[in-house]
Amino acid sequence: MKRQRRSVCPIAFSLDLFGDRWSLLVLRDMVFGKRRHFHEFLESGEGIATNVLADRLNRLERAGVVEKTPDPADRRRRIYTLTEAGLDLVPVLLELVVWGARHDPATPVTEDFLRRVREDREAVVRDFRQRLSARVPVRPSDTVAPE
Amino acid sequence: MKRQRRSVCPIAFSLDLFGDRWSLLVLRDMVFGKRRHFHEFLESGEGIATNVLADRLNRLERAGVVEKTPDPADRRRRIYTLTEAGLDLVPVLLELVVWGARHDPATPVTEDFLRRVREDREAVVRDFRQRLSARVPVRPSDTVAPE
DNA sequence: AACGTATACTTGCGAAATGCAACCAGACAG
DNA sequence: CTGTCTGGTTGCATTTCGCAAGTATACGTT
Repeated sequence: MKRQRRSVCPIAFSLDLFGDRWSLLVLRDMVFGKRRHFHEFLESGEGIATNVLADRLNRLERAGVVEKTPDPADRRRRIYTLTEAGLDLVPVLLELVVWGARHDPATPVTEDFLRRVREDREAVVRDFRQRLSARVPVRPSDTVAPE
Repeated sequence: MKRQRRSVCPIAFSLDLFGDRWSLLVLRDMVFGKRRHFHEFLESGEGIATNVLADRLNRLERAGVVEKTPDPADRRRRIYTLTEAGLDLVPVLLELVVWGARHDPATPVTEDFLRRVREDREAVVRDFRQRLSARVPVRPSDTVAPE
């Protein structure tokens, strides 16, 4: 993936980094799925390839959106976490959820969640940020992603 | 661009449609640049290729995000406008602007605009929607008795 | 009516990105 | 020491992209 700046537009700047079919799904897994390990990202239902995943994680790390640290509990593993810049993507992801849910007739997103976002957007964003910076342990039941 | 549904996730649903480097730039041109013709999209600084542009416009039209109507003033032209589903993307685009502006040290986005978005987000969204739907698209009923 | 130009595409082709399977090295577990 | 887990890399076929050229229809000018 060759990606250099195409223009000074802030949207183009954003898309130059994560404007593809996979980057935001990996970030979604970190935000909503609370995944942190390579193999956990692979397990998301969409089936990303290992080489593409490795590439995206490196790219996001170089861009300062994701941080890679060794796992003290198992030296084979690395822990991928969001930086502050990564946490700033929560609103982007939320709007993608809102649009997708509204226009997908078969969405599993609950009306309740959408109402919360509509009525108290700031609180929802704050909530996700806090839960992530507090390093809440992985709870599979919280996942929005498939399987 | 082969794109079928990868999962039930609303984010994946969104990205299956416009998760690439060009779709959102075209939509940006419609929302912020008020462009409506094929050649206008080509003139945007990023330099999209004609075949890719044609493909994206068709894809967005089939998805019901964009509408293609003949231009009564020049029959070579078509006018591309946003549908309601397209207007629903304004919040997504705004968040991309916010993220891009915050993390691009050389952004041209004014602090004033960012403050408006922060402080009265709903109003900004409403504003763009209105300005766009005010540009009344061609409606057959309107052309019955031309001036 | 004839001619040049504008517009919205399509086509063809080399280059890049993706998807898939296989392979590999370092750690861990028994 | 052996087998397995983890996080990758490598190689290759397929798909998509980027670029240049070509085409069909419509317009504007003379």
